[in-house]
Amino acid sequence: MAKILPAAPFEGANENLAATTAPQDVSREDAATFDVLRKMREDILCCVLKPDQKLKFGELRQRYDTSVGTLREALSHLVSEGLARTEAGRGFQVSPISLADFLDLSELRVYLETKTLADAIRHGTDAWEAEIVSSYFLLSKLGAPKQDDSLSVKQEWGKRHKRYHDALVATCRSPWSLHYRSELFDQARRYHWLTMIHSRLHRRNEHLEIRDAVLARDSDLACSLMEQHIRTTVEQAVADVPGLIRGNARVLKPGKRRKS
Amino acid sequence: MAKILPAAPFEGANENLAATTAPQDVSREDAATFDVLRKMREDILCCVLKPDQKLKFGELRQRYDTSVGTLREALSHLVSEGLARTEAGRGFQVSPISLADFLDLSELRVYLETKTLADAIRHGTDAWEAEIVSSYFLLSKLGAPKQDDSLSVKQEWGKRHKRYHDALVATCRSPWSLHYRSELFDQARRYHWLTMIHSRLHRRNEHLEIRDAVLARDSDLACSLMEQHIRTTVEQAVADVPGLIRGNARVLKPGKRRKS
DNA sequence: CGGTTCAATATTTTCGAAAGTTTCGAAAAT
DNA sequence: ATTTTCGAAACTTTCGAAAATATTGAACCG
Repeated sequence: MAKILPAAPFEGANENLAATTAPQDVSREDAATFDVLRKMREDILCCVLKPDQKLKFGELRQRYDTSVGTLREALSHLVSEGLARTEAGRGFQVSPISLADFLDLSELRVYLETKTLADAIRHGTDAWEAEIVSSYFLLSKLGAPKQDDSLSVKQEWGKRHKRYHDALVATCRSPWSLHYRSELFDQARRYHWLTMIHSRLHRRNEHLEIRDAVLARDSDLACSLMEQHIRTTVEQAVADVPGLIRGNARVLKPGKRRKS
Repeated sequence: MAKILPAAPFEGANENLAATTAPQDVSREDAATFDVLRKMREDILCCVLKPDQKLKFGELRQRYDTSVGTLREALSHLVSEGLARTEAGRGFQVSPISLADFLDLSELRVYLETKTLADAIRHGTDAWEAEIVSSYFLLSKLGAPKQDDSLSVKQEWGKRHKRYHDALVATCRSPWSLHYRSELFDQARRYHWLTMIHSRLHRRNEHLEIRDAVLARDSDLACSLMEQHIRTTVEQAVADVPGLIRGNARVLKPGKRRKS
């Protein structure tokens, strides 16, 4: 295969970072429309809206207290992100999950997380280190989520977990890599949620190990740990979540399946 | 850096490909809404709607003959794809372009194009080869676009160019890689458009070389050529498009700049 | 003359209702 | 017993108008 990723790929690659074109991530502190979008995204990531679930405007309108047009805009956004799908004239539904999908997206995550992490370490600042320390503290304070924790505790853990991982790569200079990394991280959250529900496995404190490697600016070790972190999560999910192996995660969706 | 991309990353990675979650690309053969989306995307890629241009509903409504709600849905989609931006209560605009952005996205393209191409070659079929031959034929028949070709000729070349590159990677088994590859390819099209306008440089027939390497199933050579193909285009754009070097492509946007 | 206020204008955002499809089930036909 | 047809109900899609917000420009002070 062609040699890729030389250390200094293009001359002048890091000049002129002001005007970046990469998509807006969490989006602006915008109007009501984006409240709805954020809430829906969160609900999908936490499987409150379950995989394959039909998203009817009637119900959504009640749940998010908004109009059809606004919902449609949010749903359109979610489709681009891969969290929802839509077809012809038959509305929207939450994207399905499957083992194949989890494996595929995890594979790409290994690349993007290590690439962005290495670059972030290369360009790390004091403020970056401070945010890592701070966000790790908040994450560790909560401890690993357990099966019988309340929904809101799990959601809070999800938030802190994301904040910590975002902090690690915050000084990466590649907006596009960061953007896709973030999207895939969110995708993976849906599967992590399953693991949180089912798992009783005890894992080493990987977040701590990564934090220390990163603060020591040991890029190789940090990336290696990050890779393990992702792969271990996959293996754990495969081992622990019975429905995933059959590929359709029936566990989450006892309701009727679409006739094919 | 951590070792990535082993040949067979996860056991069972290629089973169960039926239910994939990756976002819908060109989307369904849907209703009017997606006509508008497709048209707008094409107009942005071909710089008919110029970088930084304000997208006012009044004008768009006339141009695409549709309602505000429909436009809003399409625009929302474009924002996720990174082709448009939006802020608070002040509407939408076409995403800016810059040298830094082009370098960044090209870097990621090198990885994704080579990764998907290698996998596509690994899983190539007769139908795949046939489509490569066919789409290459259509591309070569048109010849390289010249500065004084009409808009529609250039657009047709853009379509065939994309079809050819899509054909190369069509049998890649990673939906997520394919999806992001496609998005980045589109992003690059905006810059290619500039090159098409300004360039008089003569290039080797890289598409032919790639085609033959791919059909010979020579993965290393094909990926290497693909990498050169991308890098050469970048260098050509940097050399030929005067506005890009200053980073804001003023060439394309003589209009007033936003006060900062 | 430079800066601020305020009203007029332009533009975006949100909504509910009309129009168009699909889905479902009962009745008729094979 | 199975398939087909038909019509009603449920749902999605599209639209234009009302409400909210931003921008412009002219008049007014320091």
